[in-house]
Amino acid sequence: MSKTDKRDEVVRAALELIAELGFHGAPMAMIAERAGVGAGTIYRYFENKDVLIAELFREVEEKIYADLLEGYSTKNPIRERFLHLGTALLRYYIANPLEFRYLEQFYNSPFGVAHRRSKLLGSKEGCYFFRELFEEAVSQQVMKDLPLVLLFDLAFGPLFAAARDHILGFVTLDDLLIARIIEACWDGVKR
Amino acid sequence: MSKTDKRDEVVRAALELIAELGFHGAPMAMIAERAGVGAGTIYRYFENKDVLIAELFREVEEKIYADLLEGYSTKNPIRERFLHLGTALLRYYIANPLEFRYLEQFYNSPFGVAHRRSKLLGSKEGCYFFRELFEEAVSQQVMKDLPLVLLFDLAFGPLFAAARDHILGFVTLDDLLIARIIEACWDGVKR
DNA sequence: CAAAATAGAATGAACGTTCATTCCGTTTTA
DNA sequence: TAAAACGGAATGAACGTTCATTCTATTTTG
Repeated sequence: MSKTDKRDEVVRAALELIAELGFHGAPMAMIAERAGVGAGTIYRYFENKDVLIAELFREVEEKIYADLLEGYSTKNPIRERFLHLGTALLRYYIANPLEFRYLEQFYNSPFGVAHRRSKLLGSKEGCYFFRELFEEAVSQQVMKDLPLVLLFDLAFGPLFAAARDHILGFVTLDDLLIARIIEACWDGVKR
Repeated sequence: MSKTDKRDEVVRAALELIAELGFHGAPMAMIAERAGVGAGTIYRYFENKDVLIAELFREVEEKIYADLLEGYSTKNPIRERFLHLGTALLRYYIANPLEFRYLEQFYNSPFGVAHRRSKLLGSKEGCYFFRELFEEAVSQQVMKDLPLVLLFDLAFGPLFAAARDHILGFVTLDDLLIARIIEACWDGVKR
């Protein structure tokens, strides 16, 4: 097994176990076992558990952004762009439930709060295209004139909730329902 | 200090600490100290930590339902009832940030998932008035014809997200913004 | 003064992390 | 080229800490 293989195995195992059991339900020993690796080996690749958690988040976020931007063009009308991003995001979560559950764990932890804070208050690129789209929409009076944060809440709050309900089996989302949910999110933010 | 006083102190301390630090960040010894009580004393009132957590949830939920139903009448028009419940709920969260943060901790844990499952699949009264309102709204074609779960997501997803952002200091919600958020939630679910 | 309640020390399980040791592919030596 | 030496990757037992829970001596109550 090559060097990066082991690292990847650790990341995969951590994603699976933390998504299922939470940060505190997934001890390093368990992650090591699932990865087919000695407990100490993890520390060759990650300084400690916090670093592993943060790095895993970074990788997931990156994957998602790449997926969202496929076929996305700032030349399209605002509503169309919104529907594209929303649909792609919801579809991604449904197709990758482990990653969704991991993100939920992350956001609902001190890591996640700190991450959002640094994202709002300062630099951090990443989801620049969301900000870009929403700011343009507000300035063109296509979206409600509300603080950006609240527009995000209106747009993504339902999306997250619906993804969770699908993944937990409380509802089954097909293409039609997905489209209708994203339309409804649009109804919430549009002027 | 009377018997029930101690119990109440334990509940209060647990609410504060778990809201701030999470279930795992609030050890029983810390809760005992904050309550001004011996560690062992907690076990006179609660069989174990899980029971304390569940009981605390029950009490918070009960308080909220009581608050929401104040001035609520099923005789009012559907939209008005929706705005009443939504506004009252968001106001409650803002006025009681510790309880809100506690609920977040609870919902994002195995407890919360199990709780929702048993609520959807079976008996459990409690928020019957939400279900009642939404079912009536759908049957009268005032709300979108979507599964009840998704309507809840559309209505409360943004509400939760906005409450969180306010409490974390990412935005400051005044009466006007609260009204506009609830209106926007209505835009999301209305036909 | 008997019984219930309380406090906090004691307990044992579980955790993240460390580290002395082993393993193994590569390089050096003769 | 065969054998020896080397170095870094990998290991997992062991450590110190933290936690929920239990135990027990003491205090409070009626």
